[in-house]
Amino acid sequence: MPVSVRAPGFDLALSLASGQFFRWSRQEDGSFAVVRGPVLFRVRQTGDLLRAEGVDEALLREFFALDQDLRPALRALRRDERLRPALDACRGLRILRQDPWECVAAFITSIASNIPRITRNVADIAAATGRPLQLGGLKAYAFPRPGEMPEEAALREMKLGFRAAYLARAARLAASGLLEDVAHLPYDEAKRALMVLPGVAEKVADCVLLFAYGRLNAFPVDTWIRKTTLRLFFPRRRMSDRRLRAFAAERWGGYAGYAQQVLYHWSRSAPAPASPALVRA
DNA sequence: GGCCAGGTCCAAT
DNA sequence: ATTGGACATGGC
Repeated sequence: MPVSVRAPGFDLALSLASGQFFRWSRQEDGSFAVVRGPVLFRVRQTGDLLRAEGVDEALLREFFALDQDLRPALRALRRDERLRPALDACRGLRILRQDPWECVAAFITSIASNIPRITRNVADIAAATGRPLQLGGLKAYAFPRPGEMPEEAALREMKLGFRAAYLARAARLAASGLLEDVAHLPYDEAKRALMVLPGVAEKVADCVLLFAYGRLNAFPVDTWIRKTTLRLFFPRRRMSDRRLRAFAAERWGGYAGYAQQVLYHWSRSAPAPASPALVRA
């Protein structure tokens, strides 16, 4: 049965395409096919209305975090003039709430990779091991649970490269309920708990806390954020990732993660600043 | 063809 | 605590 949910100020396409989530595809009719855990659904946005089939209203609200009021975050972040261009470029962006294990797996896969390749790797793993899902004419595969993951050798055949060993070992550890505990822990402890997993250090742990557990304070520092944040706030200076995270926490507090995501998307979509060579010419 | 990609791990300062 | 190199693969 189709469900309709009001989602004022939400941009579905932007939120899906902003690099936080890899299990979606745009259909010819303009709707989006989404796989979230064991659920394949179709969703489209018309104005403030979200219409979906294959999913109940509760999961739709949960996944798109529709019950989370972002206005306090946006109000606070907009006071930062240097963040405004990025915020303006990302109106309607929401941080999704992914399945924790899939998010861990996707961001282990993301190490020194890129979005098209991550998307392909994750789809390959699902197609090789996951249960088939169907919705009308739509077909997809669920991503395997930790206990169902392929062995390292199989992951290597899927071109996961050196990430294969991390992922296979992380799956074994995650099979024992570690990820359920994380939900109840305060940020620092939750992060330490995640970092027990091979392939999960500061950056991946922050991605998981932000994109799966809704911790809007988590500030993942990747190469793009490093470059963009330094350019905006500390031109001609170098800084460790640790200090960068401390800076973000102090400047943006509990909303640093939202700032991170708009900076990430904005820096990748905006034209790069002219290089010195071009300026000279 | 070398450099870099939503890094992590390990060893050596 | 910080730093350098190895680690697979692919795109430009």
